[in-house]
Amino acid sequence: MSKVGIKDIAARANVSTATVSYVLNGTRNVKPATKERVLRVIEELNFKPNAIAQSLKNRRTDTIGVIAEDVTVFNVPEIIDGINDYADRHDLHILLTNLRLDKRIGRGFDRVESYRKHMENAVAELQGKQVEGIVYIGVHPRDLTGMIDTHGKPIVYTYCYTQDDISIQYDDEQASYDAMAYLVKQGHSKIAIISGTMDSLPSRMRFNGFYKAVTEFSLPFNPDWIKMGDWETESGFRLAQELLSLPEPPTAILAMNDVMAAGVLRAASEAGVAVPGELSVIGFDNREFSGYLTPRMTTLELPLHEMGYRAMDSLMKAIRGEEVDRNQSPACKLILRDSVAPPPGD
Amino acid sequence: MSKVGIKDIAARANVSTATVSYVLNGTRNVKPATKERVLRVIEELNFKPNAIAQSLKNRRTDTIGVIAEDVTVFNVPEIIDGINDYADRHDLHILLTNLRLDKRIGRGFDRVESYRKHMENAVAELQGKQVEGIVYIGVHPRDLTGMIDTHGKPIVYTYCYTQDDISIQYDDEQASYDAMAYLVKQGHSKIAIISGTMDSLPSRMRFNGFYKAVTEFSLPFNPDWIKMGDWETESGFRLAQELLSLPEPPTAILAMNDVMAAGVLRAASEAGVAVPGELSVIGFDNREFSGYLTPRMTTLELPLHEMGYRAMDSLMKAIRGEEVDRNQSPACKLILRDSVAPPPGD
DNA sequence: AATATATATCTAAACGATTAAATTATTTTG
DNA sequence: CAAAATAATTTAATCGTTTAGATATATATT
Repeated sequence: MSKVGIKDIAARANVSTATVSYVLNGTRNVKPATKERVLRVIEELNFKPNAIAQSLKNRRTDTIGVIAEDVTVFNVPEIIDGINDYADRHDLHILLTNLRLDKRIGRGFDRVESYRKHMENAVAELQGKQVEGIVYIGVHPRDLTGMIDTHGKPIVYTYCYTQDDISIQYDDEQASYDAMAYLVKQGHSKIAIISGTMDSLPSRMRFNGFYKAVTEFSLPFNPDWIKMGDWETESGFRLAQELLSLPEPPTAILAMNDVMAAGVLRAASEAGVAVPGELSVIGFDNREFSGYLTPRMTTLELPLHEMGYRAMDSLMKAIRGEEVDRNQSPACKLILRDSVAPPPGD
Repeated sequence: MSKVGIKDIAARANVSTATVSYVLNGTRNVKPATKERVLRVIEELNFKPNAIAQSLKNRRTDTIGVIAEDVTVFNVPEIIDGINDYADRHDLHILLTNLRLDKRIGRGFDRVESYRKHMENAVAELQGKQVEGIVYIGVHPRDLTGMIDTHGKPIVYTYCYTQDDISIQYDDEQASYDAMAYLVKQGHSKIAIISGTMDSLPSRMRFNGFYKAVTEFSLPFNPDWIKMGDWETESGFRLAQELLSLPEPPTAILAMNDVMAAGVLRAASEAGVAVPGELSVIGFDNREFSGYLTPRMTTLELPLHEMGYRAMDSLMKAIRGEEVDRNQSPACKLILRDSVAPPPGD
């Protein structure tokens, strides 16, 4: 089953390889009869042009490299789906590199060198494969801007902010502001927040959104209502307990992710505080489980598909040398479910 | 910034391209001094060999194609992670095709033709790109075996059973048998099952495992304890209500996925039936949320990473023409949490 | 020192397509 | 109907590597 090539077609159809190429690409006129004959032979031998050879000659691979820190992180597949959606519509191929960072080097920046090594290696491999550009999906680069040298190959970062490169990240600040505005509209004013770790930029930006709403709506600002969590469900549980046992407890809690919000729900349940009757809760991420919780949880949905899609769009523009909007921030969407109601006695 | 090639290196190092190639690949002896010189120039110009050209000459791309029906389906990323793990260790690249079937053609087989078209198209593209083999991730092929002609290109199916091809799917029957054995060991004998839709092969196999345990452990067989669900949480909720209001209710329920099991938990909670005190529940899939439910749910973890890894291993064997175990079934693992206890009064 | 042997390097032909430029076939035109 | 114009096809170089086989250079052997 030695592969059939353009030469075989040419021979069997009694034409030159050039002619075959012309019928394949329609780059020149070829007599209908000849075309017919060539096409028939192509069909007969089930000929598919060798894209590798084409790429070599055309110096275009129509392939873009995607580097993901870890594809098993909950929001990554949806971003990849967006990337794929774009790729599909534009006849592009995706060469996927999964750094598997979490599995390899643990969390945090204690192994920056290791991260850099893996990253540089991944970029080099993709360069070798002649990808036309790279989409990066992950959180690390935001604190390490300039660390990665792609040697002029266009790259778009997504799911993180960068200063000097093109990046697409949803609007954290606006999102938490929107959540706050919704709570205020429901009549709340005593609103607590449970943040993620403050070394995280999204955490700080979400806090900005919270604070912006506090000032803009002239809400009472009580330091006891500001709690710092660590993204894990236990911290949501524990901090909610603290909030609920305050002399003046809040009537609503905004948690910076659904995982912590789930902890809040459990704390409320154990304390006999009805959600949403006595306490409203809003999460962040619209994780699948948030719809299975009791009550079904109101939360912020991230525009993941759009991020992937836009990342590709920006990348292709950059490749073509067009001007690109460097820091796009598609909006999150508040998903209204059953964990928010007006405050008691409202 | 015109790409630097082996010719540039050769010129600048005063050697022929052949010599450069030899130092690059170590395929022939080259004088240490020359080698040194060439290497320095390579470093200087940051030369990376063009893998496309190499592939053309060597007739090897070291690339395998992965076709996923939908990367956003919960268990797919973990399989991809396994594939990637293998690829990493063996210096292979992954060309990812996401059919996005669910998004495009809806569920079910009402659009078989459309599925086939997409699939054939995907295979053709990958053929063109000269992948050395294909891993398929999805459920569709099992009922359509033989429908896809890869023209001799090795393919391994995963996450589904096939008859005529190499496939890797976890052992559904053994898994539900294991869950049953565990319940029996805890002292249960009145065990109900909530299945998925019965047009699904995994559903039927899980039922086989259940039934095998019933006979092997001589459990009472009560037709009322056999319920057919539709994989969705509402059906778990509703069927659990029916089970709990039976004159002789079961002391344990095995649900064929975590989503339905979550519904069972909710039904128990609403009916004031304590889990695990009065009712034990086991789910299937070890979805992330199953750890956030109250009580944390005992469930079966699927060997997804291993499936991906093994799929690659089998594929590479097939590519090399070695003998391959055609239908591997790695085992699921029972994750013990808090939703199972001995039956009341035991 | 002349020859044989081993080592290092180079020349040039691939790999499978595309595409200018050249050639050949066909049609138009006066 | 021959010349000119146009259309169809072919020739051969090219993309950036690898690699037989040829050649040059160094080392060993007598």
